[in-house]
Amino acid sequence: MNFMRYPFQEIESKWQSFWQNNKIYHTNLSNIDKKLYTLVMFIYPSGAKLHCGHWYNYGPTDTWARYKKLKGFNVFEPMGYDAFGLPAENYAIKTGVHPFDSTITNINDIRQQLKKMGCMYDWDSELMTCVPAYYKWNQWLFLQLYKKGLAYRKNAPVNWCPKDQTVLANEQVQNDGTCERCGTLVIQKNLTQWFFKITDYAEELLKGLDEINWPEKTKTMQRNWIGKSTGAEVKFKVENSDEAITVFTTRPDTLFGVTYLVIAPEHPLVNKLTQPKFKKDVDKYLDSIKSLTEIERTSTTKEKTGVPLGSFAINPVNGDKVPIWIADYALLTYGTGCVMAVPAHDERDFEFASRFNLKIRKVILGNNKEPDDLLESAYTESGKMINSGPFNGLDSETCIGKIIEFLEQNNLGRKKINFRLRDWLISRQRYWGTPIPIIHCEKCGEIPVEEKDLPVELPYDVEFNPSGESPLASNKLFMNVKCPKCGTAAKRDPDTMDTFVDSSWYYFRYLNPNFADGIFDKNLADNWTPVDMYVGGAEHATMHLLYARFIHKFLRDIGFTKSNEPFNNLIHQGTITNLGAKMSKSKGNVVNPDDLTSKYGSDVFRLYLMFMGPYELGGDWSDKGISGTDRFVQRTYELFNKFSGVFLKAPQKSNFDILLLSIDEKSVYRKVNQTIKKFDEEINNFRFNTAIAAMMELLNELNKNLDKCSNSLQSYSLERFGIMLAPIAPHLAEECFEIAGNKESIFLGEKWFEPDYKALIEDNVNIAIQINGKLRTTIQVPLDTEQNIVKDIVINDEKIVKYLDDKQIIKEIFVKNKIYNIVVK
RNA sequence: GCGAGAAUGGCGGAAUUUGGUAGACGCGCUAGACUUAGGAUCUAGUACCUAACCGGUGUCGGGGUUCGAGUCCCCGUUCUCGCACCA
Repeated sequence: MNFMRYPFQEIESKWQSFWQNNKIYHTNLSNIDKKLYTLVMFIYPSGAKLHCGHWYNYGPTDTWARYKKLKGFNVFEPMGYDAFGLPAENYAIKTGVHPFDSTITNINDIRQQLKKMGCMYDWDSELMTCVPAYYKWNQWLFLQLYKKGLAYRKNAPVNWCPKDQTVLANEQVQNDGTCERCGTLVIQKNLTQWFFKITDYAEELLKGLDEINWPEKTKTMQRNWIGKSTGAEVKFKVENSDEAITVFTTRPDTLFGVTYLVIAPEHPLVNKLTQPKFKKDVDKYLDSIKSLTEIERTSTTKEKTGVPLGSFAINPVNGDKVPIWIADYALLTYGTGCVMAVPAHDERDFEFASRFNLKIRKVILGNNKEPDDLLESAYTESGKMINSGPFNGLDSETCIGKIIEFLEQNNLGRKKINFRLRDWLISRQRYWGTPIPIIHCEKCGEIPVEEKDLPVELPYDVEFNPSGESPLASNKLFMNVKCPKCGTAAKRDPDTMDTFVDSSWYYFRYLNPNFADGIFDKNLADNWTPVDMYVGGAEHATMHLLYARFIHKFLRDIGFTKSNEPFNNLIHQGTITNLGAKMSKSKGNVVNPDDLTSKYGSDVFRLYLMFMGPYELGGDWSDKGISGTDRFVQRTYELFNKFSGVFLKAPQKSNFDILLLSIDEKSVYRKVNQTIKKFDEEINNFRFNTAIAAMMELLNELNKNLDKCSNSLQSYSLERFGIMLAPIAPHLAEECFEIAGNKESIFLGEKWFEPDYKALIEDNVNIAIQINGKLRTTIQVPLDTEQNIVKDIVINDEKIVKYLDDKQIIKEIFVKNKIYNIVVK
């Protein structure tokens, strides 16, 4: 054993306290020159503490932030706690420990763990959402939305989790109809709930996606979620009735092909339009629907069901009398809840009509088709109009506009854009969240709390019995207030806000979490937002990332920020699974990072997470390769010890003339500069695995040849190696630099090296020699050797000669410095 | 069902931007050195077939374009992710 092992425990805590004591990472926010706001999604402080997924999110992102800092950017990288939420409350129900107490305990533990990671978080900017100083501004935000009519209450069927005893947003219900948090089957319930009117921003949320540098996949998901579709609303009169049915369609060109109408079973018109003779069957059908779960009902594989109501509607364009049905494939929550069915040109309608023997009428003809051809499936493309009165013979595409025009002129319908996006349901019947600042007065109705009376503080003493009502409802001290308007006895709103409200604007608050004069410091926000780089899980694609964009635009509209979008660049780290499943306590497959950091240290663990593979990919956990990055650290430490004090021995040189170097020196010099170029490109694009591979290659070269170099080249090489090491293994790099003779922290200012481009090019290159495209040998020649010289060497090469004997050369392909291919016959 | 992406040694993964020596880097494995010892360290080797050389084969399978294909095109298989009656 030549050197002692790298004593990571001692060295990591040494540099961590050095950084902390010297406030190395405090960002001067008044300096906006080359400002760079790097943000990771803040942490939910659960009892499970930091796990590998957090490390995978935070470690590599911190590497990127440090790299940018060394390149001269004024980097702001904060960390905080998304501290409200259900799990803390569920924990309280189970154990009796108050959510506030458990959350604060968890935060204190997590803060210690975070500090041990050695990230450059600006701890002066730390925030948590569960304190009045923060959630007061959720309430303020609510009031601003309320003023503009963007926060409102309505009775609506909502997703209800019977286990968590609260409502869920659509996004929080998984594909199989279960609760995202606990996996319980979600039911539908009619409740009066608070909503934020995100739909007012649908169009802008869609358009804004074109301005931001986000993963295409995430943008597509948001586009689909917003779900814009253009079409028309058409009014169908009901025969022998004053009622009318309005449908939404994206295909007004098929209007002449309507053979029946479908309305959603829950639609209020159902009762009115059901003819007495049909009532029994309709009731039976409605019953059968109720017993189905949401998944069963909306499953695409299930056969469509439905019954007729006995009423008929009149097609406004041709006067056709068509039957009205109810069917489970019509959704109350989209469009008008009513569908005009065109079986000939819609797959769902075709399937339904075939099953119930309803009429099918063709109105669009595809190329090379005859009107009498048998229709085997719905024809959904465009084509020539038939059976469509005045529109016959025209192209269906152009008829969309013409028919809308016709409808509008005759007051039968209008152009209409529909969005799939629904308003954001923000109230939760739970305790551990931001109280909704509304007072309900019997006389005056719904009265907002005045801004000067904020915050409405969350009381500490409550009963945590899951009753379906917010625990706040049973706290008389909290609930009973005087109406701000008339002064009589009134009650507070007992619900709390969805925690996604907290995370919709936290990136503003980080800039000054103690700011008392407003939701955030507007001057700082103007200088520092939007966030330049945001890193977090892809699971937030249609929730947090959409809500934050909405709130950002709203804040802009009320004059609080100038930008249109909160996050200019977005990267999703991949998911680390274990044994094929996402790590979770309930599955018992959580890998505890402490076991690894206590064995190898933070730097080794961080390096390993980055080295495992592409950052966006994640992967299944295995610690098999961690000894590789451990060895890298050990050998680096050994190398610097071998050359301790080298910075003091030799004068600093910025470049060398490569022609004056020895062969070994040249090799070292070239590799150092090639690595700088490669490393820079890779880290900049979050390709940590290949960046580290390049560093390993450089280390191998230095171990081989550095002792054969001059003192000044040794100094040159180790200085550059150490600077590149700093973002990927910060503690180690600081220590190594100190060993080499550096006096102060690496991270004090700009410190990056440009490669010496003259040194990047090799003197000699290997050229692949191919016969008929097959590799036969390689030869080494000086750079830029011309074809005739290469040919001279090749045709005399013993490995090649035998392939050329008795053969005729038909063609030669020569690519300088790459290949020489001879085609023979 | 629809849409997007992917498939490379025993393993994680490079190379795909621009078609030009496939397997960088690391793990693991094999042999050797040092050692009281080695689960430490160092050196060498490591895609597969062939005893070895020569040679041949090889980037999911099948076809194609090209002097040349992991890379481009077509067909298929498998996997991952997203959407899932949105009229």
